[in-house]
Amino acid sequence: MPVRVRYAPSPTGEPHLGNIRTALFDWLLARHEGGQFILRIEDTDQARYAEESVGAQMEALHWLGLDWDEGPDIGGPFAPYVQSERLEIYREHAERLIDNDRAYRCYCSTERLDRVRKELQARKQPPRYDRYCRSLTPDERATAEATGVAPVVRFKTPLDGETVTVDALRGDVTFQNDTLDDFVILKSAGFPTYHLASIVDDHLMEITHVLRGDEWLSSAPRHQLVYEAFGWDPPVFAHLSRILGPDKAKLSKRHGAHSVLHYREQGYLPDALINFLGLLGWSLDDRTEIISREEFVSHFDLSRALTNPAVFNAEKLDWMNGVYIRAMNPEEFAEAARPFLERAVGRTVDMGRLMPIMPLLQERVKLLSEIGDMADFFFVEGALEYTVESLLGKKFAEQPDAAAVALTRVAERVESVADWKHEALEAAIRPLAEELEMKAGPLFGLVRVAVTGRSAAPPLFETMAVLGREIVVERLNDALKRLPPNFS
RNA sequence: GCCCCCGUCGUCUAGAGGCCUAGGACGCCACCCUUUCAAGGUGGAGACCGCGGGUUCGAAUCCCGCCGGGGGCACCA
Repeated sequence: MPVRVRYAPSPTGEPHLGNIRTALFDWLLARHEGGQFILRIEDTDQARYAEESVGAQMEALHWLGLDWDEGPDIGGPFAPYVQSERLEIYREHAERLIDNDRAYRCYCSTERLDRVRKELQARKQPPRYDRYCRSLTPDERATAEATGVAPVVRFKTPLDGETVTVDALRGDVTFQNDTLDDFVILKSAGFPTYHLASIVDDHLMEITHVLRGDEWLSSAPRHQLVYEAFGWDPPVFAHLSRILGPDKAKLSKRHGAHSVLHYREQGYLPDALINFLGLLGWSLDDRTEIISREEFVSHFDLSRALTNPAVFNAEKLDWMNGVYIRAMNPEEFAEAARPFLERAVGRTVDMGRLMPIMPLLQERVKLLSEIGDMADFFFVEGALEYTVESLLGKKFAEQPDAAAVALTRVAERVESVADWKHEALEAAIRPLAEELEMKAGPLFGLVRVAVTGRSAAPPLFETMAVLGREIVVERLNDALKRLPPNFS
């Protein structure tokens, strides 16, 4: 039997790291086993449905290269893959459970339900349904029907005994049935709850492995019971650990629970994010940190997944992204970087202008979004923005005259360099330091600010070589003009 | 209140009785390289394996108890 794994997001919000990590594990398992990866939309909550969410989910998967074999957009042998289009199926199955005396209609109002729960809580009892409608007499049922209230369908949970669920990572987990209540499987509006829809779909779609967050572990016995009631074999369940924020609380917007599309905007590379997420709660061995998608696929093994929660380590993700950036070839990097640079300088930049500066930036950025700040001076027209203080730095702070002399002499040499290459520029300027009786560092620092507007930048002469003689001279002269007037 | 899960450096993790004086990675600190910033190299600090009992010649690894953290107890998934 082929392995079939599904990623079944509910379109209520953004595809954040936790969801996508589950999707990644789903995908890895399917690809490793040579099975199918299925995308299914669980939109059975009419109240929380968010229109743009389905598209965001698919875009996130696309961006990360997690391709699916069956899904709402491409169809498949078990279509439809959107639960709101399968209501009749759930209704029939709920009906079947009622006929088999494994479920019943419940007419209780939400007010009564709330009251019951509150009373139980006041008595320090677990808040749950009191099974009032489970034992309605035919007369009482007829009366309830006559009122016209739309009933829900509840599952008849065994009153005693225990239910053993099997978790692929934890082994048997046993629950006492008397801690479970009669949960709703079909809402009054005709929509199923997760407890019915996911079970019915997973069975009908021949899903073999269900990976989900461990917040589902406490619901596992319910699902086990539903499978048993239908006479079906349950799939393999694996409850994955949570991804936590730095404060060990649930990952929130404050520390990275953004949509993964947000990571794209920040300039993270899909391969880097895959690498990072794949190593959150899973490991290959005691030393592998950088691992390709292909290696993941060939080595992925569910049994090496961890059950303990993992804190999201943003610094490590950034480091890893830098590793991937440096591993790109120059063309790839330029293509990836261009949109970020264009956004920063506010106009289009052609590859011809871009390619020469790419090597200077590639080993200096961790995120593509840093490129704007780091390289905009290559494209800015007119005067740069910087202060005289930063231009003079520590070395020239007390002697602007010396800075003026240095800048003038550098400009002269720059004008006369025959072969406009960084080697020639260095050969022309480095000796100047000795002539001016100073070290090369401070001199270069002065020129660096004059030419780039900042004290930290790519190597000076390579930068000048790319900038071109005209701009370099212009910027040196501009720097000269900013120096305080010479009173001597 | 009840039920379930989890517990190795700050963080991600390796570890399935002796290979562990607990290994790797991020981050941090030095030093090297160096025109700045990065990158790279070398070294370092950092975990009494949550705590307490057992079992065993021997336990991070097995058992029990406790503590701490998290999750669930909806006509949400």
